[in-house]
Amino acid sequence: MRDVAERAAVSAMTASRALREDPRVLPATRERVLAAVAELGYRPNKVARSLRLGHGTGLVGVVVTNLANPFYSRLALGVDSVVGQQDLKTVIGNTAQDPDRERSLVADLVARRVDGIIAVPAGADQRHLAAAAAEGVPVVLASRPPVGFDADCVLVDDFGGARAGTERLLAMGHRRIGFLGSPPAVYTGTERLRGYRAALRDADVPVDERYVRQGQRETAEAAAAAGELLALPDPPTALFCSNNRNTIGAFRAISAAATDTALAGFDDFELADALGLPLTLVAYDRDELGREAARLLLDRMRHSKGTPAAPRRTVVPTTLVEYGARHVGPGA
Amino acid sequence: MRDVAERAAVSAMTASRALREDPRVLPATRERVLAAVAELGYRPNKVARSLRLGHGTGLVGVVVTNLANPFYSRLALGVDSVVGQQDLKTVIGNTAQDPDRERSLVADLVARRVDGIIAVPAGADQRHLAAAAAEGVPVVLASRPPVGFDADCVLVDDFGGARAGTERLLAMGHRRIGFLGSPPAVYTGTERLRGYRAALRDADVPVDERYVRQGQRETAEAAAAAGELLALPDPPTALFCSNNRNTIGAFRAISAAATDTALAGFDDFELADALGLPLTLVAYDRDELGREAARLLLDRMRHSKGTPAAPRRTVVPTTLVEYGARHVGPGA
DNA sequence: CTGTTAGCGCATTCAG
DNA sequence: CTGAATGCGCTAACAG
Repeated sequence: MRDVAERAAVSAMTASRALREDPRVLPATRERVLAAVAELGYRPNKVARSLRLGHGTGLVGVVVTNLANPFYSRLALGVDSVVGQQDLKTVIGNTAQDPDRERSLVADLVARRVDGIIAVPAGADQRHLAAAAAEGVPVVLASRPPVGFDADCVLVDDFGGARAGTERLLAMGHRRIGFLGSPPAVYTGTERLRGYRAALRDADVPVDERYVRQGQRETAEAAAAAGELLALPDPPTALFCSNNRNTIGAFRAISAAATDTALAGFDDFELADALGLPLTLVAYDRDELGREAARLLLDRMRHSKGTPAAPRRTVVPTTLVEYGARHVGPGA
Repeated sequence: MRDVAERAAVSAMTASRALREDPRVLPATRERVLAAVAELGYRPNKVARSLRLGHGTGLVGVVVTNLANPFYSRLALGVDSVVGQQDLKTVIGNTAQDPDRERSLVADLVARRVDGIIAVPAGADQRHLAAAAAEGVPVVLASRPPVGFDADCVLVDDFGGARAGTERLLAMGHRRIGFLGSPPAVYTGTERLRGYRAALRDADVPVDERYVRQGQRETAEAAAAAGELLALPDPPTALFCSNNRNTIGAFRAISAAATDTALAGFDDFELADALGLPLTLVAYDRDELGREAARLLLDRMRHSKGTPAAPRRTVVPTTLVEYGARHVGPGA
């Protein structure tokens, strides 16, 4: 920058001000500086800038468990679309479900002095997030509520959506309805299980615990679990799945077993209409989840000085989507 | 950090060294420092560190056009999995196909002094990347070759894969084969079109230009374009698509038209086996693309001092995958 | 093995 | 309106 200042025949200070559009700089002076910048190809060093400012690296950290899952990539995109408008960049950290990795990722983001963190914590232990928040880094949780500390969060209506999806199966006349879900430690999964149970209870249908399978993360595991349910002596006539991984796995099991088991699940997904099976899905706006999380974060960042406002919690609503057996065209 | 040093009764310098595992520090001293760190909850400020070092923010920038496309999220994941092992973090920038956004994103990454950039440039103008490389930031291109400057890159065998896919349709006896692809400015799309043309030429089948439709980015556009081809007086009996967006769009058009048009395309995708249609896909290891790009980048970062090595180019091979009409189970 | 000096590039403070 | 001094937090380079 000194080179620029010299070339423009001003002090480094004036050059700095000119670049930050400080109104106190004479237009003519600014022009000279800008010209020098262009000629020398100078670029301000944002690292030095943030060090000096003591805050504001212009980065927002997003911590997710699996970016390959469209759910998380859309979340990240939603965040980026909002913070990008404030000239903030998104740093994405993928934990691959590893709590240690999540912990170190968050620690690293704090050490980098990111302006804020949006996280989808994998497990129940959120002390690392609590620590980050305690150090003054705004934290927003997405799709999971904070446990053990205060933070803004944006949730999906897991309970209501799952109940509505299960009610749909009940309305179709099913009484033996299975449940396939994520490991119990996953908040959304257990919340959706609660919704499933509530629907059955309200319909006076007893829950047969043999029909409840938690713990499947990927489609292969889900297909295996679904296959086991279908192989029971009195198999369920319908399945409700807590996420798209389980729904797709269940679809494969049902296809393989050649039964006409009814299927419903949480999360819409591409080509759901093309599977040649009637399918009820609990849908919601995935991008909106990220956008809302980003909005909460920006708000928190703006008011970081002064009395911290009470933590806010928003809930994204769900809708039921029905796909027909042959919605897209003729079968084989 | 001064507080830590004081608490441990050493100088700031020694504290710094202790934290960086400098072997010259007495174990007992290190213990004292570590204890002080724990008690004070101190975290080293990585911003200051990178400023001092003058390089090495520990960040790798990944610039993609659309993170919602599994292709790009997998690429990013592949990159992250490799650079993560070197304690580097991944900054993801989404350009949403906007050249201006891409330009400013790259400029920003350079201003942030990222250690390297992996980019999938959207258009043919790569001057911003050339500028970054010229400023000493290692740049690796993924799935597109550099134009107008030298850089490492990792490509997919676009030409060979498309030719093989088209040959498969020819081998099935088709002679009227349509082509659906991305806008001409997209390198992969035109390369795959070349492969398609080569296959037809080698089989002495003239290319009917009415059958060639470029310009579809999303499935809806692709479905419309495919629908137009199928509505021709002498419609193609088979379609080759240059990417998964076009393949899925074509699938929808074929389903809607209830024809038995054969379908082949570049890019494997989830549920491709469940569409109830025979389908030939040109597959390749998407994660590997990112991993290899990361490897090239790490290599380049390591040898950034000294004579720059000649640019390297690796090509990821493709394989043909066949999905049957009713692979997963019974139809409607 | 440990401490002192100096400076990375920028922006706030206070003088001109 | 512009300039000079000072320090953000950290670490190479040189003492001791």
